Amino acid sequence: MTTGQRAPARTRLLETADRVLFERGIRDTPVDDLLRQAEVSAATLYTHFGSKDALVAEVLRVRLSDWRGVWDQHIVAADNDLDRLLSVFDALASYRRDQGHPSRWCAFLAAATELPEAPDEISDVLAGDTALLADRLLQLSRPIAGPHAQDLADQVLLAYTGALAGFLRGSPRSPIDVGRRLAHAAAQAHSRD
Amino acid sequence: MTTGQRAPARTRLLETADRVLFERGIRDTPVDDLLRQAEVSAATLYTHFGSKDALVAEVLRVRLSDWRGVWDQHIVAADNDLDRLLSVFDALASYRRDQGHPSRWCAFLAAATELPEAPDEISDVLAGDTALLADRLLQLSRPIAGPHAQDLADQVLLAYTGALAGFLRGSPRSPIDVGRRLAHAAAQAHSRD
DNA sequence: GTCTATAAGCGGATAGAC
DNA sequence: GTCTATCCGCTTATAGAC
Repeated sequence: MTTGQRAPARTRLLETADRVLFERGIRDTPVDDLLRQAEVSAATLYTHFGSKDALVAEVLRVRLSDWRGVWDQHIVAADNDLDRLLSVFDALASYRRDQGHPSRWCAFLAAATELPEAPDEISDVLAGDTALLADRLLQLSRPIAGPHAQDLADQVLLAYTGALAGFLRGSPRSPIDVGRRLAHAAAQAHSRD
Repeated sequence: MTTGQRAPARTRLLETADRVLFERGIRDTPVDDLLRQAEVSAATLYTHFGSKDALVAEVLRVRLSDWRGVWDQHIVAADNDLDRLLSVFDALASYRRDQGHPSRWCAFLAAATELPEAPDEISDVLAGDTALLADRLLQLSRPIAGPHAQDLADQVLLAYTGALAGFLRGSPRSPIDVGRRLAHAAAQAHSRD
């Protein structure tokens, strides 16, 4: 379905930014490099977004939206309570596989570390991701852990966050698998209550 | 035992850097701010260390050494196999309590994120931390999980890393407690084999 | 001899003007 | 779409104080 038509400048810029920013590092990627790779002029960037920070924020919002969609699908596809809870790990594996350019670890957490004094527009996305995770994991924990659902949800969130940070650390070898097993052990412990 | 004597410039610089770099962010802290806060001249920094990167590297090496010492003490103090394995969490809580200025999350992982193209001198410290964790956790897992020690060690490392990243995410509320319980559940699952 | 104060060079990055 | 003003951060040079 390649039409030969070139995507509009705004789209090219967003896609380039998403591909480069989280591989090379947000701060380490000069705007000029993005412009050159996207074949877009500086004026275009500042008309459409206003600043590098605003571009970063928009890229992050798109990521969050995509991620939510992928997770949605995996929740629907799961056919029992345990698999629904653990589907966050399958969704993560799927999300990383689908984008040809896996980021070094997590775009939201990386932004929080690299841009500690960034405008709220940016930190809000991490907050949104965290809220999404916390809310859903709590719901999905109820059928398994009942009154201890919050406890289980906290543990699964931590295992998920650990899997992401495991990529940054470079250990263990397959962070998503290990995180999933860890969350599984936590769920088992809670279903024996 | 305060003598009124001022610590030497090199020491003041190291202490200031350790306090500020991981609170405000490594890249977001200009050298000038460190100099002003440490009441040290620029010439002193560059004669003692040679560059900002080299100063960062030295601060990280000191941190790794301190952290190893704290963990040592907690391993010795533990009086059974399970507590020895989980002592990494108690050591982390203790380490963070002892430094008056808890960093936002983990200095080594933050450096890896903020300085992706940093000299080996810097990335080596994260590698050293990871090797320390992986080696020790494997040893401490053997008495509990026997042939599955590597599996358990991977999971505890991931829970530990997740606790650190949990501070960055701001959730769950008490990452170290949650991480410890998670590792506990993993150990229990392995001791039932 | 160690440290301070000051200033300036220099590359690089953002942002906006033309 | 190009080009450039402006700023900022790291580093070094100079000269002097304790």
